[in-house]
Amino acid sequence: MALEKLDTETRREQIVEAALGLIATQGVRRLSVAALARRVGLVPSALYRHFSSKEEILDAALRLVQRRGLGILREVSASTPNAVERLKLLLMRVIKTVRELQAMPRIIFSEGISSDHPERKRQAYELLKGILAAIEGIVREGQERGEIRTDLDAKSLAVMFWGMLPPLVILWHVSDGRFDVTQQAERSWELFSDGIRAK
Amino acid sequence: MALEKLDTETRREQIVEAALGLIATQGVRRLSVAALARRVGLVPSALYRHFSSKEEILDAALRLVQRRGLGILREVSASTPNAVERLKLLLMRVIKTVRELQAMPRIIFSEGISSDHPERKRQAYELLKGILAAIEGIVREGQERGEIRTDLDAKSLAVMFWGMLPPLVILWHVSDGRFDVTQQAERSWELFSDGIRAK
Amino acid sequence: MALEKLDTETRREQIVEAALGLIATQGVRRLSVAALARRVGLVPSALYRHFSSKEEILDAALRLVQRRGLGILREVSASTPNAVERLKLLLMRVIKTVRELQAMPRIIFSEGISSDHPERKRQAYELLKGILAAIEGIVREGQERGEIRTDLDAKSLAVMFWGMLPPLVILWHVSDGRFDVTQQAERSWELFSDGIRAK
Amino acid sequence: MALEKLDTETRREQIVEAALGLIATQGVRRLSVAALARRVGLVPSALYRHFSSKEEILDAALRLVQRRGLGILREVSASTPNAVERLKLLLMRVIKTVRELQAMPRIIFSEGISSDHPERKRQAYELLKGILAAIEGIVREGQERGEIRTDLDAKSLAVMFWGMLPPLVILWHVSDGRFDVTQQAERSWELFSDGIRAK
DNA sequence: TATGAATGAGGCTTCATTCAT
DNA sequence: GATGAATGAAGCCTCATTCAT
Repeated sequence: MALEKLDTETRREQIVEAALGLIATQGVRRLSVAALARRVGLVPSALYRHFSSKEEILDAALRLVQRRGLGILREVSASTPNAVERLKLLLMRVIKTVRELQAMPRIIFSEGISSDHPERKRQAYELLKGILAAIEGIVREGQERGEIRTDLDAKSLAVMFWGMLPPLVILWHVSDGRFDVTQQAERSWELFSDGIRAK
Repeated sequence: MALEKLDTETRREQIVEAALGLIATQGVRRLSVAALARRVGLVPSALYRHFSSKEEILDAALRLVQRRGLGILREVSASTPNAVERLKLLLMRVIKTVRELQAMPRIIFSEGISSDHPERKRQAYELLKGILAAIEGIVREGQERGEIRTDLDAKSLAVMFWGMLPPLVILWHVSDGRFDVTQQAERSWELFSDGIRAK
Repeated sequence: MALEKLDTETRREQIVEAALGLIATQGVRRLSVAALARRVGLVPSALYRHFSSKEEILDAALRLVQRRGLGILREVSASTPNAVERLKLLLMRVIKTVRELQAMPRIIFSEGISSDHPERKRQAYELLKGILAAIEGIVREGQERGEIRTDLDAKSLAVMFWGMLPPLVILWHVSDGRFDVTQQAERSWELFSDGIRAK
Repeated sequence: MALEKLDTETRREQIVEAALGLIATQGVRRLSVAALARRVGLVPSALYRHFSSKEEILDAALRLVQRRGLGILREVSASTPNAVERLKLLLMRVIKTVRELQAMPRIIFSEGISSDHPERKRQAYELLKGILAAIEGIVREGQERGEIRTDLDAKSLAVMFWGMLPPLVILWHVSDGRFDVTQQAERSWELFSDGIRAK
């Protein structure tokens, strides 16, 4: 059919992208090699030229999510000196990416991924720890600069900040987009920032 | 083996119970008709006398989770007049049940559930709305009794309160229990209650 | 199609029998689950009710060959007191079973069997050793009864006797039956028996 | 990688050589076009410039084995005038080459060779007949020179002589080299030569 | 001459479900 | 009400082969 031959690097990207798309919209369970191939416009066996197994595709997908997440973090980190503002920026930026982020909880909660392969579960845990550490860094900086209360543990604050995200993603997911995530994010942020700002 | 012939009502309960158990411990993916039957001490085909499909079993399971969740809410509601204390109680009670509740995020994020059958997704959304409404009720009561700030929207506060749970469940799930959920819950609660308490 | 439902024991026998048939006529490589199923009149997946994998089927087939081989040995052992005659009987009896015996070298030389699974190779070796031991027993008896030269090692004689078989099987196999196995067997036997008979 | 472009004749030899090597060490089943290409330092599709199919490669390999076998025969024929000694030489020479010869039984018994293509089976039969004829020649010469009994059919003796080989190869193969082939060969030879030598 | 992407047939296996007993 | 055999769809993967470059 679409006999266009693309080089492996391009195909790998296409495939991983397609995988994330499928996971986000249909769930990991629907991520069959056949569906994936169809989406890329190839025949199933053709995927095996570019990845040695479905496993490997999932690995790559998880790594991509990881890279993108850390990319956002870095990008935001470089934006403004004010730590509190940076956190808000981060929150809003993430909200805007919910669609893609949906893949993450699905990968994490998906069985046949986390239960079958503790490897991947650990990988997800590492990713999460990395994210929390980055947030903690911002918080700590804010504390040093006198913008954030110092009587609160930076680590716990990081968890709390990150903790604003999952419920938003869930609500968005479960309501099929009917829930106004941005508004709720702003309200949550108000309460949170009020609570942590140094008086 | 278990030649005992039980009436359908009893069997249905057994089966749904077993389904929830399997989901909580192994994940939705592992919920095969075979595994389910084994757990109940029957043969796969026997389940079809009591349910017409696996789908129907999942439906029933979701409804049971629903009933139980609301049960907890009602129970807590009756415990103490102080709304803030009631919320804390609710939080801690839920934390203690994480193991059991794990079934919930798994069901919600599980594919073959949400995407295949919008029906079930809507059902999950209804459940969530019910929970949020109940929490909102407590919040509103607290506001009326002067225990909770009235300058904050009760609905948003409810979402925020509920929002403390998902991250805890995720951390617990992803860290394989290594993460100290209770401690983090207490810290989150401190910040949250500080923020909402009327001054 | 052939909706006849047979019990597992019957089916297992049918399947193993079919497997041996396929191996003998087409070779191990042609022993696909599909071909096997077709031959038994079932659908491929149906085989998995009776065996948990193709491996298991091959194991069972090998064991059957083993049982039959030892069966022949026992049967012959009980036939006549004269050891030399018993050997001749054994030889002729085996010749008559070449068709079935073809399965054996094929299983032994088949890769994907012997190389992939040293387990099965060892099993084949054990079988062979068992056969050689049984023949050795007959030889030794013949020596005690003064029918067979005692200046020759019983073990080596056993190997030599058994050694008459493989070439016959090969010739029969490779010539597609055009080679007169029985005649050659008789000539080989003449030379062999002449050589071992006590003078 | 191996960008070296060699002419077809050289490549054909390399490829056939590699095929025989793979068959001897891994078996016919492992003779995938991919493995073959890897061994030659090429890419699978490149093989198709030199052979039109895997079949053709196998054909060529079989022919090579044939040439080599007959080579050994010729070589031995030229060694000593005494026919009986020549046979012993032949036997021992072959034993020493078992490792290499393993390719032969594997090819002969391999499915996807004999059953798929009667062509190849016949080819193997021809090869065998050639070998038997050569041996028969030696035997006949020995009879003429008075070294070998003349009351035995030369053809049958040839088959018997050749018949010493398969069991040795089988035992060697199946025992993974643990069986002392040379010793058994010597014992078989003793019996055989004793039996045929003119008195 | 050699490469590397793509294909299509075929191979093993799992699983929800049906049906006769 | 329960069993156990059978089905069919679907899933992952391997491999010989073709074709454009």
